[in-house]
Amino acid sequence: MAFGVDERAAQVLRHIVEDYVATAEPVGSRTVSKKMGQALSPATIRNIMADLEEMGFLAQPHTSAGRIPTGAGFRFYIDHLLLRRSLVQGEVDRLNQAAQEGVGNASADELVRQVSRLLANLACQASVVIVSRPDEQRLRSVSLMRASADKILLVAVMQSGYVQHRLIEGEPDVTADELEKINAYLNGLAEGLTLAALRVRVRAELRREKARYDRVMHRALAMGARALADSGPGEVFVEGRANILDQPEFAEDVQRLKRVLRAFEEKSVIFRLLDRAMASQAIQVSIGPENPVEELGDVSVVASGYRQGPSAMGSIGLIGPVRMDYSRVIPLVEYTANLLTTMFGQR
Amino acid sequence: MAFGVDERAAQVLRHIVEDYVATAEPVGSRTVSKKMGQALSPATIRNIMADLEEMGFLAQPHTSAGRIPTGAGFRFYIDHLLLRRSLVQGEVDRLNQAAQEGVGNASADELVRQVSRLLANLACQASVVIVSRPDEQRLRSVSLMRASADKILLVAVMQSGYVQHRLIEGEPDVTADELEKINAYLNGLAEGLTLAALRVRVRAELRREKARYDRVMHRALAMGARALADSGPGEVFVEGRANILDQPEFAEDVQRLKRVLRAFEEKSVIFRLLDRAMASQAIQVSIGPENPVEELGDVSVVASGYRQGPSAMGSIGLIGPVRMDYSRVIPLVEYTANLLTTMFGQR
DNA sequence: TTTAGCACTCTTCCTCCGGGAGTGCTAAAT
DNA sequence: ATTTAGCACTCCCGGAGGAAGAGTGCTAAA
Repeated sequence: MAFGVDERAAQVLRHIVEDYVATAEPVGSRTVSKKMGQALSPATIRNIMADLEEMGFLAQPHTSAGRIPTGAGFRFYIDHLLLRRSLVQGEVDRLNQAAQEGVGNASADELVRQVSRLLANLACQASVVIVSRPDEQRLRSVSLMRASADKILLVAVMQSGYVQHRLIEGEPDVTADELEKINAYLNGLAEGLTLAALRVRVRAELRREKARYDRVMHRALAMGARALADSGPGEVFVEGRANILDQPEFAEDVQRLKRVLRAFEEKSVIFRLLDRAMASQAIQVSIGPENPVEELGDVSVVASGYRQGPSAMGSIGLIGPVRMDYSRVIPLVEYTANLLTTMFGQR
Repeated sequence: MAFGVDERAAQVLRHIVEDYVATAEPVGSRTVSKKMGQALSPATIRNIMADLEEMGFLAQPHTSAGRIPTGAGFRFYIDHLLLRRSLVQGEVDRLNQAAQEGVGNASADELVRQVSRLLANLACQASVVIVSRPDEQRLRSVSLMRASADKILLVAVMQSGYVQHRLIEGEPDVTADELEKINAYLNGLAEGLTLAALRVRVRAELRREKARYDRVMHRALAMGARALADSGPGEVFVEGRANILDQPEFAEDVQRLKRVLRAFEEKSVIFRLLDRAMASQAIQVSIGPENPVEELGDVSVVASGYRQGPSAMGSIGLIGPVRMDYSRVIPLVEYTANLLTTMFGQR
């Protein structure tokens, strides 16, 4: 066992974490002793607890209350002690079903949000999703459409089913006919490329076309280049906020509830966390005090990326109070992310 | 003054409402007497208050606390006593600016949500928006795009700038070329019609085309008819939930906070309320207990429709605890809705 | 009809106190 | 050298009791 935590201490820590997760109350030495089958007396447990506290894994709300795990305590538990609870079949079924429904008749966005909502309810936490900037995704088709007298809308459908819009300003005098031609031309270029690759491609073509003079093509490329220039900052969806309201720790402590709810609004920080999970393609757990900003000090984020084939599509996860049942939540998030990856594989 | 409420009683009610809105505390006779310039003694005020309570406009949390307005009290205040506070220039400026920015470089959706977010912050309430089913909106252009091996995406851009997707299943063997032709044909039909009208038009064409045999056209129409058949249930966006967290009435009463937050999740009920505001094209105020479901018993919704030219586009408003400053909030919502209408008029 | 006066009601905020939970320490037991 | 029993101590929690304050309703006088 790492960090000078011997096996016995680790088991004590495990029981404290699990009891605290279940009850939201500080855990005393007597309780732990019982849970461990009386193999050790409360007094011994107390000694171990004192050690664990010294190492920073436990804290006491006040003298003569039990101990509660600190952020570091949860971290150690997750990294070294977690026994993954296997998912209940019913949960798996419901997730699969939601995904099947979604894949049939919804856009990629809808599919993801539907699954996310269900995940939130199953885990009794809020759920959180990001969709990656589509720069990395492969295109299925593109279309330029007249949006107003002087604006054109570029619609790009990714192979994942994700749909992306970009508004191009100041193109008053392109005719419908020309738009059609441009569409055909762009589609020829685009299919199978990523948006980023298309951007490069379009720029190259643009240079080449400068020589021969073809007004329409030049237009097409210039517009394309413009539309592809910027990529949005990405969005965060939070679903199922209400799921956390019944946690017992909020019954008296309004302040904490407010802090957690405010944390849900920290979209840009949440985005960074999920983005990291997406990049690593492994499940990521950020525990309260580990988070980069103070505002998220009371919440944990458990997230995992999902892909289409080899390319990252986004990240899905849960956000809620630090005291969450990681043994249940981590497999759940993992399964859900894999499910999305499977679903997108079928597209 | 209606309902047997004489002028004096009305003024008393007004002061009670306003004081309660400002302080979140029950209001006593002494306070009212002072506010009214000592014209009436506290004892007299007490008599009037007893009358108002009998009429159902006031309530006492317990004997010997002051009075607080009931739902009916707020209703009477809004209908008969409200002195609209004129907007602060700074607020107007910020709204205008947000709208100008949005109209320039964002889709209709984005524009509306941006304005909504700002509205929420200005009012210190949560804001809420719906976008109407686009059936009633006029089309600018449509495009069919290949979305996957056996699916096609219909993208419709409305004259408002609002973009609508419909997924059509089971069209594996339409070629890119055919799609282009179909696009051209549909666009010819569609421009300037509403989706509903297009639906009718397409069905008519479909009957006519049955006679002469043109495979592509028939395809186009069949697909069009299918895509247009259903119209989604409409969406509700809630922004700025965190704005209400600091209301003093929540400092001790967690239950009430939870109820209000849960109310924010009652999307379908909120939708109905906003839809009503959209239909009536006048500002609508729904006060707590008036609401159709118990879950919204603690919140008020203030909403107003916005249009593009003559056709309803959606509805925007605020949702928050019943105790809100209607004299400020109502003009604010009204202004915002008009602003959106103006913005969409420029499209 | 209004108002001053007054008794009454309730909440709120102290403080005090006992019970209980849990600890840390020490000394004995293994 | 560990483990454990015993014990004193600390701190939270809940209830009791009481004083202060706010506000009311009623009555009788202006």
